[in-house]
Amino acid sequence: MKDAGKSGGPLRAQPAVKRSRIQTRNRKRILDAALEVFSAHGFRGATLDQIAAEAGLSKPNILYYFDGKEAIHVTLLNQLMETWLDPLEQMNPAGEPLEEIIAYVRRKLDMAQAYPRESRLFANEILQGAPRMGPHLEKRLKPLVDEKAALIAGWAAAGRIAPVDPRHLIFSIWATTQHYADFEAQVNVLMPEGGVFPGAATYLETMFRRML
Amino acid sequence: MKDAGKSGGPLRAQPAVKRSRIQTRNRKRILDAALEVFSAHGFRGATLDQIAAEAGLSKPNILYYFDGKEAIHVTLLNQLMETWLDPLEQMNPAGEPLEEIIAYVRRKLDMAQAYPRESRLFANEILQGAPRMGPHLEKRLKPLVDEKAALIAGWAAAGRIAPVDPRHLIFSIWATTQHYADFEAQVNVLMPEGGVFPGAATYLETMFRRML
DNA sequence: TCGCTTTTTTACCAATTGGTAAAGTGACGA
DNA sequence: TCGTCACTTTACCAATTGGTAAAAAAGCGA
Repeated sequence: MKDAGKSGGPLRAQPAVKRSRIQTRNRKRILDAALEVFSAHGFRGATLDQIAAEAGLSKPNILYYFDGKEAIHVTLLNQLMETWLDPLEQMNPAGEPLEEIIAYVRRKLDMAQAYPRESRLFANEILQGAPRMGPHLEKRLKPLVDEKAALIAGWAAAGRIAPVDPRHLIFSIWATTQHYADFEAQVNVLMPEGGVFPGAATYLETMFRRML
Repeated sequence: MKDAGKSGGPLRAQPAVKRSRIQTRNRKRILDAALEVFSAHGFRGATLDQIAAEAGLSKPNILYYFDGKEAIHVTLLNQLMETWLDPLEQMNPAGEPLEEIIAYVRRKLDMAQAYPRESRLFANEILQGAPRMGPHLEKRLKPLVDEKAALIAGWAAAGRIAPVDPRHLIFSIWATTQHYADFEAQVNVLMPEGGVFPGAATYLETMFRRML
């Protein structure tokens, strides 16, 4: 549909426009507030008033910095995609296969712990059919997954890890690690009080080690 | 807060009121339409107009059958909880441990395939902090999980399966199976066209067998 | 300090949305 | 045939929500 991007490529993270100190600060405030609200209520569930209150700015002031609710959401998603891809990108073809995969699991779990809001923002978007991220998934995520899946398949073919379907392996890593962020409300009910992440780290490392 | 339940216990699935044929039919239509809409857009993202259109009824007519938007949502969630718990309840203490767990994975994956909307409805609710399900989780889910966690812990202590934290094991089963329903939009982008479920079934069975 | 630009506020909208009142329609037993 | 009760529609609201116009207030370089 409408791409609305003027020029400079549809996937640019930040346009090359110079921003004043105030703009930098307020855009950051808005994006942080929006992350809080969108991740907790989803796109339609979030209101500009909530974001404005959270950011400590008036609603029209927010619309002075962003073209609209959707623009804020898209900006967040674009920024997030890079952060999200990073742990997988770091998987090193020259490394020891099993350790590379375990380290990836570890990084993913650390991200779920450090950035639960980002994880939930992402989950909300995908859950609802990725209406604002479809192209992004195709252009950024898919090539990376294809690359790393081939890498893992190579490792398996060489007998350096047990045979696995690399894509399902990746899915299971995503699912198990992000679960602790996305389903936090449920986890908190079911796990005796206290940090679940140490236990999760031990469990997941054991699980993937035994499997591979 | 307000329970709004008159009598008969707060967790009754269907009140003992007799319903006419028309009521039975239209309530079913509404709930099915609501499942479609809520699972795709979340609670706030869904509108009564959408549900009405999907159900082929007028908005006021829908409000003749249900007390409001929230009542429809709560009804769905309550019904769903039973269906959702069922596969875990079937885990048999007298069975062969490994096979019982694998069979549970299998049932869970089958449910993700057969009822993706239900899975997404549930995921939406938990993602947003389970605002309408907290008590339900405490009263229905937690006792069951406690029971089955103890069962699995017993199996592990007896050396009949490899040692594992039973709760994290359960989380990983939920996460990996539901992933195929909840993140369907992403999975579809990343997996070569065609049914992913057969491959998922093979992968997950291998994974949990190797681990235990 | 002046004058210009950037930022913020105030006062509004129009559309959407959950919900209601009340009139209308239809089925069915007496 | 009529009355009654279950169901459905029509016509509305009041509140919320994304967004705008324009005036007011800061900043800020010269």
